[in-house]
Amino acid sequence: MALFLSTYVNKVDKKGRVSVPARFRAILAAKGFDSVVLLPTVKGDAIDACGMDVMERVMEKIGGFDPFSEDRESYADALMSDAIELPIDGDGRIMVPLDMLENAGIDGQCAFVGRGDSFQLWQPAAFEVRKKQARTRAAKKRASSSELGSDGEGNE
Amino acid sequence: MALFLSTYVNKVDKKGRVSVPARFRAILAAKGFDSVVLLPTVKGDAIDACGMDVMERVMEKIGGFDPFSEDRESYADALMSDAIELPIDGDGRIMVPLDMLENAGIDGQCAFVGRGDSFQLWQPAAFEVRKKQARTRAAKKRASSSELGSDGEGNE
DNA sequence: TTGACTTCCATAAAATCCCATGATACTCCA
DNA sequence: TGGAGTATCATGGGATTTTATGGAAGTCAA
Repeated sequence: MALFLSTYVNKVDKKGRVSVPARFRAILAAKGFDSVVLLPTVKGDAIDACGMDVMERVMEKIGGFDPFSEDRESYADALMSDAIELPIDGDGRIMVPLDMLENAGIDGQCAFVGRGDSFQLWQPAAFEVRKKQARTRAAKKRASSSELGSDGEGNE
Repeated sequence: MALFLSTYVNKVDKKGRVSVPARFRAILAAKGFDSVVLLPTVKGDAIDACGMDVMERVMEKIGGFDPFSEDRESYADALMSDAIELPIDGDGRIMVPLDMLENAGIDGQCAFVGRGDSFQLWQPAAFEVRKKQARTRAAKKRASSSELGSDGEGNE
């Protein structure tokens, strides 16, 4: 399965349109989608994005029991009610609702950040900050578990 | 499965294109890939390279998690957002982004260094230096461990 | 008819494809 | 065994296509 990798920064124009990176579009298209699902991150500092398949998977896993029960996972409800499905237009762009952009502090520039099976939209500077923190944490972990390639190469 | 072995030095042309050594290409092709995944090394002095299978393995490990949860492994996020998948063109070349090359100090010449199930891209001179250091360290280690016995790991 | 949204078109930059070349290795047959 | 012919490879340069992005025209509902 193709993965959403890398980070692309695209422009948000006056009308609120943003080009979805061609790579990401291709992955979505390969899954048969011509739309993106967006929803605010839990923390609210960015926007999660994925294809409809991910939403379906989440639904099955955490919320799919009895659709009318009172005990239904409220988390799932929150996800589903906050999420929006945006069509990708003929030029590969989406129109992100203004309030969603504002919540994430996105304005002018928008970073599309790959996360494997999904991706996120960030205000570029905010993402840099976040990345630095994540990297520090990751470096420690990677040093010990060494995911890439070789065994404990102790790759300084 | 075939391993990435040996070191090849190829030219980076004006357009930023580099030929992936034919041997390495053949290995990737045997795994069914027509692309390479690149990501900066932890230290940042080189570029790690592998097939998509390695990334998928990482993804599988965290695949069970809710994609929108905060507990998701942050190191995986760092990998996914920094990694890029480069298609190998009809002539066996890839186009490495300029900033990645600069980070690794690569310019003009690029060394492809086999590491078994992955490989790395280095600025040739920098790789020589590193190789020398690695050897020195290894020698020291051997010396000290023969003096002190097997537990005297020491530090390097 | 106004405003919001969608489709369509235009363009510049960038990525990709295509072909040519020189160099090296490899084959095969006299 | 030697040497001409043949593949493979790395590399250069152009031609073509894709992408991101801007703007205009068309659509629909209030």
